[in-house]
Amino acid sequence: MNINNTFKDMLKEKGYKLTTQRRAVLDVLQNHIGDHLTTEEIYQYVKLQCPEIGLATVYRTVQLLEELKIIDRLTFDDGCNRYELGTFGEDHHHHHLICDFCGQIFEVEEDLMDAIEIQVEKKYKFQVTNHKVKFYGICHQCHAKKHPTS
Amino acid sequence: MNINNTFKDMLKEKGYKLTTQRRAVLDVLQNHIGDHLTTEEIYQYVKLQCPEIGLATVYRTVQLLEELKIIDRLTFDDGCNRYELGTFGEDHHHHHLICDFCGQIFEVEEDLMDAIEIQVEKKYKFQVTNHKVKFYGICHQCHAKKHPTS
DNA sequence: TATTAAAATGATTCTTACTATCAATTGACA
DNA sequence: TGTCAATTGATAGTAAGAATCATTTTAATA
Ligand SMILES: [Mn+2]
Ligand SMILES: [Mn+2]
Ligand SMILES: [Zn+2]
Ligand SMILES: [Zn+2]
Repeated sequence: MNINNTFKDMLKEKGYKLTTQRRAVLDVLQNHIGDHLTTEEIYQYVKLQCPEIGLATVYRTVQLLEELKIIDRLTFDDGCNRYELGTFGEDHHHHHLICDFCGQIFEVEEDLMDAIEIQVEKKYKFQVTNHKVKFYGICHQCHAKKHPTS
Repeated sequence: MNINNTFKDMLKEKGYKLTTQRRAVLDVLQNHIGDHLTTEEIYQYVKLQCPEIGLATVYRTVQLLEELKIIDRLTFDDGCNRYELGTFGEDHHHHHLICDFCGQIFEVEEDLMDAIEIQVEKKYKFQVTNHKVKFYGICHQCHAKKHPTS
């Protein structure tokens, strides 16, 4: 399944149109896999290829891409939304580790939530379709700095 | 372990003072267990008992209580922070179910994250001290409305 | 290809959750 | 009770993001 081939179809299905601005924003996200970009950061990158684009359009496009489940919205409690390319069709989400000391963000490749979701669905009769999971703690580097000899 | 008895001690340990405003804000949170109050909502409630309090003080107090791990900060992506009384000492967190259709929030009493955290700690050498977990999906009521006969 | 209606854009203003500032007040300790 | 640092309330300021609207562009049709 390729995002680029179906992007126009996904838009058409909802009555939306494919514009150069929308392509340019999606391109930025595709060229920054592993990053967690703010809307302002996306705006700065997209202006390099599409200098006439307005910030409002980036805000609108990023909301559209989230609605289409092409990208995921994240928040690391710094007051602004961040975005990353979603897994697009796979029911596999990755999680984030947030170091309380250095603020670095690490990716957890594994999902590992299936068993929990089954328990939740059974007990609470709630059909889970998505989840957002953040782990807070101490990263390897920071732990080494605090305990140099261990 | 009682919050009220140790609140003053927890403050003193960090050089903070116990004020009537701080007590009043904590009282509001204690009297609204199960709710997820915004700072503005806390302000409205606390004014009933403490009419002279300023909004800025509520913002400051709520940050202080979070720093002391007495309350937890939540966000349901509506643009403002929400707070609830923490479990205070117990290593037991509850999660939240968010219905995509009616917007209702449900509480998951069980933590269920221990096994996952052990896997994460082992593979990523990241010492997990906290987590925030949200499940999105369809609640029981909304599912019944969409499938009346099943 | 030209026509056309609806959707999208960019510039701008507006909203609002939250922060910073500061003079006045209060709490903890001696 | 007196001292002084911490705290408060009023107010102004900040910034992410939403709303507005005249102009432009897209995609379907002829
Ligand atoms: Mn990520
Ligand atoms: Mn809760
Ligand atoms: Zn670290
Ligand atoms: Zn519902």
